[in-house]
Amino acid sequence: MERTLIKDLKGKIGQQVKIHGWLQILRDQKSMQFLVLRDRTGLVQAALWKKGNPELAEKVSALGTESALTLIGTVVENEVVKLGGIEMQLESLKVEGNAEAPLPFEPFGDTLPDQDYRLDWRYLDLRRERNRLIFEVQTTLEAAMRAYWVQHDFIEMHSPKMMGAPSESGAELFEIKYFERTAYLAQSPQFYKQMAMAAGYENVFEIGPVFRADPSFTSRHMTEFTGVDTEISWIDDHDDVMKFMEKWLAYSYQAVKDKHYQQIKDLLGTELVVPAVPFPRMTMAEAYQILKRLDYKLPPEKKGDLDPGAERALGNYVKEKYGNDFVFVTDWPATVRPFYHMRHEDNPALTKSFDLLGRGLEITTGAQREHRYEVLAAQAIEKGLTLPPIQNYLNYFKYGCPPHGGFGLGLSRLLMIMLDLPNIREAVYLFRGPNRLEP
RNA sequence: GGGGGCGUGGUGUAGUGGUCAAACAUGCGGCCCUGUCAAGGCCGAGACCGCGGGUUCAACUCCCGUCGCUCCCGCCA
Repeated sequence: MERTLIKDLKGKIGQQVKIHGWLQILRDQKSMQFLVLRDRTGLVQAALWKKGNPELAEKVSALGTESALTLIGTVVENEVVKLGGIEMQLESLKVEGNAEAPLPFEPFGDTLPDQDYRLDWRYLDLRRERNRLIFEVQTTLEAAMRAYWVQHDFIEMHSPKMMGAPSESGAELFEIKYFERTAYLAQSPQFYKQMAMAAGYENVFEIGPVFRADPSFTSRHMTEFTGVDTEISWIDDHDDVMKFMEKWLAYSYQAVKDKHYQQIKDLLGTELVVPAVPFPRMTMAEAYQILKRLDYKLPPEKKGDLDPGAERALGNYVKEKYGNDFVFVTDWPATVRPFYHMRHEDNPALTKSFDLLGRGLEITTGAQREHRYEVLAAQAIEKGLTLPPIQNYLNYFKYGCPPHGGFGLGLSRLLMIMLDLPNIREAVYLFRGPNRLEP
């Protein structure tokens, strides 16, 4: 017999069906038993008169909640049943996996175990409907991003995650044993996607793992996360990158809204709004003026940078003033940006760079890159780097590299702000942090 | 790396010097109930209050140390 999904049972009144799922509730009474089975599409009640099948009733009595079951029975209409007005008359049962769940499940959401405990039992916590939804949304989101890139003739890259030499700063790299040498886990595909520019691929993207050996203990950091990266050739300046990015994001939001709007509202309590394009933009100088007006006190040592409180304040300001969850902050001082960000011709103290804040959280850094070998090398030296470790990278720009720029976005951070999740651990399948490598 | 908070049955909490050989909810086990539906009723098992030391006549409760978790800052996506 073929499997029927619970959402399709309404169309099978009077028929015998087979369903698979997890036992959410068992109500074992004197003469009757009621099982509530959950599959990925919903809940249904199955009923059994014990007298009619004592052997089956005994099997049912032995079940623990969250057992994995296959049920066979006849679907009947029954107005009395609060769960959809239908139920299944249980005829046979196959126990695929008996369980005694160490976690309370929905609808006991108000006594949810704490986060760390749920991470230990992640594979059970993920059974909760709202958690499944998060990854359905992620799937739709990534598919939409890819669709947009593909429509615009981007090439998908998969760059190596093991590197022979530390790039950029190097401080946040994980070292790994690589035969007789030391290798490093990639903390960004930055150099490789720029290499694709030198290779003439013009427009590329990559969705892949990124590793950061930062001992950060916050609700928005991970030591391994999924980076969403794009690089675009023949741009005039960083605004071209921003123009691409906002359309690409709005398109992806729209795809999520089309498919999951109601469920996101019902299960997560979040009203998904597709951001209006273009996103508000402000230069760092303008951001500082706004912060001053808002009376936000930025610590003096930040010198041209923002701190998380300032980002939240700007996010709120833009939301109120423009009704947008997103804002580009542009033209960051060279002192707080990496050496490969291009500087403004008329003001070399400022870079042609941007951050994208979503609901006051930094989710993206982007820039036009410096593609002129001599200038790039000079900027590296100015930042205190020595050239030999980055010579391979620098060489990309010796043989005719087009002007280009791009951005890197944290997938889980985007999901976090899109769904208004309180912690990035909710937005990632398996969390990796300084103190967590399991499960 | 710096700072704050927390650590009590399986889970979530209450208790903040003696009345706590620890309470409540939920889960679990048993019994009762011919249709339940966040079922209900009765009974029961389950924590020496993270660990070590100290103060005190007396510590779950105060102090010190330690471990764990968590949040914020730094760093970033």
